[in-house]
Amino acid sequence: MKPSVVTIEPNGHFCSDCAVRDAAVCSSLDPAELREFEHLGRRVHFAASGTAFSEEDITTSFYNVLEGVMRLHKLLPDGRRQIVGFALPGDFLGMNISGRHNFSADAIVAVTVCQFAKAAFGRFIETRPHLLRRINELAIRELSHARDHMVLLGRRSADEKVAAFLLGWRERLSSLGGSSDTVSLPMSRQDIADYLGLTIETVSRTFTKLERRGVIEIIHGGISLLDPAQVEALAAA
Amino acid sequence: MKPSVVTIEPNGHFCSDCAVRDAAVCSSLDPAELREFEHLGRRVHFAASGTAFSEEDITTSFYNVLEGVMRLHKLLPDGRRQIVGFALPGDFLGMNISGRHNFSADAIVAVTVCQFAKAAFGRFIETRPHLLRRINELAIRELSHARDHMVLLGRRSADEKVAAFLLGWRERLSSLGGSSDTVSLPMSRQDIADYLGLTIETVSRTFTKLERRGVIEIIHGGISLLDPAQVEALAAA
DNA sequence: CGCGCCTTTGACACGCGTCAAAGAGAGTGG
DNA sequence: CCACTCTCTTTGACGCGTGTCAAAGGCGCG
Repeated sequence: MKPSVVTIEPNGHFCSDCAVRDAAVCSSLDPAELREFEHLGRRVHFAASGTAFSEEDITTSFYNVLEGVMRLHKLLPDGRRQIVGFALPGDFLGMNISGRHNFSADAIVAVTVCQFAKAAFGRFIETRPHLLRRINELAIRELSHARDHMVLLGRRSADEKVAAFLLGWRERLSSLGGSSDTVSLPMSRQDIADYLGLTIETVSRTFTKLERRGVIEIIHGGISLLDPAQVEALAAA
Repeated sequence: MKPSVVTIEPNGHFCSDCAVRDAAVCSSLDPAELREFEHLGRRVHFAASGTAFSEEDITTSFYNVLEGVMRLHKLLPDGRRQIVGFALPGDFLGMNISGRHNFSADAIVAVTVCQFAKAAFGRFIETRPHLLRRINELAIRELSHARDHMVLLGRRSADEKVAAFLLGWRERLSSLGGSSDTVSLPMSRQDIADYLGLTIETVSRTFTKLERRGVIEIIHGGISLLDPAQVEALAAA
């Protein structure tokens, strides 16, 4: 693990300018609350492959992803890794019961987050049930994704996993920017493998197989869906 | 799927008598609130293998499990099944974003639940942020379990899956009743297989293998951990 | 007793993991 | 600008773990 290269901006940022303002946890706040909320968070940058927190760390902050892509993962004692999710702008990290993050989070590309001290955030939320409701919504949505992913991990073949991943990732990207048949994949093959419960070789072979069939095209930094309908058929719902 | 055999008790139950009162979502309510809450829920019984709801159903109720064991699962179009969890007394079901349950729930043994109409429950919670906080806690705990289970499904061998399952199930039972090295398994081998992302044959063979090694003993309706330390070693953390 | 369902056991097959090596870019220094 | 290295990806050969298919228990229930 590389040392986390972190830059903390002095200040001077406003929630009203924030790119994820309407998507993130803060969408539940009214303008007056936003001005107060502004003082709680500070922007923090992580360089690519920097670590925001590790699974055994005590939780001292919450994070709102503003920009970039993060990898959320857990390790077994012998080093086997499972990526439990990718975090994109608008995602909120740090909720837990145990007082520890139960997964590690690091930057796949350069990442900007809005960081909140746990205590101050806790105090703020105390009197804002609508913010709590918003956080609850995000948690429940995550839970639903987690259950979908369990089905993928437990019951799908390698081909289905890869096809479902490509569609799911395209879906997430399109909910951020414009939708497109060109899907950018900022994560490595190893990351994809660890997300899908496969080996890197199987992921690579499956990509190649799909390309040979003319279903996708492997391009630099991603893939292009030449035949989206076929990919959906392969994903088996 | 068998028809859901359901019995609804006329009334006459009180939260103050409730077995899960301190463990469930209602632990956040004070005595006065409990008396009001009492009128919102009604006890419903499901016979073994009865269905409480299916994944495509519109959510009209929330459920608080009072007694018994439920199986929460999702199906792929071709019939492959993944069990995403087992619900025990104290578990709260029905939270979702989409307006639909995204998994099915049915009774493994006779089950009693406390059922709440969605609208009435929503109104009640509106003015009780502490209840919302409690629900949020339960959701976050579920999410943490879901992520642990992803690691199991994606990265563990059959032996490790079975060993981890036995320990995890014992853990859950012991948090309800007294802890013991005798672990009751009310679910079928098929259920265990669908929970662990294995086939019934592999589960059966793994049980037999563990028994031959003297690590467990297969008894009627469960297993006995003869050598818990060995099981923990097999589970690989 | 006999029927039906669940579990166990066995033989075999195959998908995916493992091991190994070659290819392909990106960054660095001469 | 090219050679060199490092890392990531791709490809190939092979083997194993787990799935598949089939049949024989085992147990409850009518």
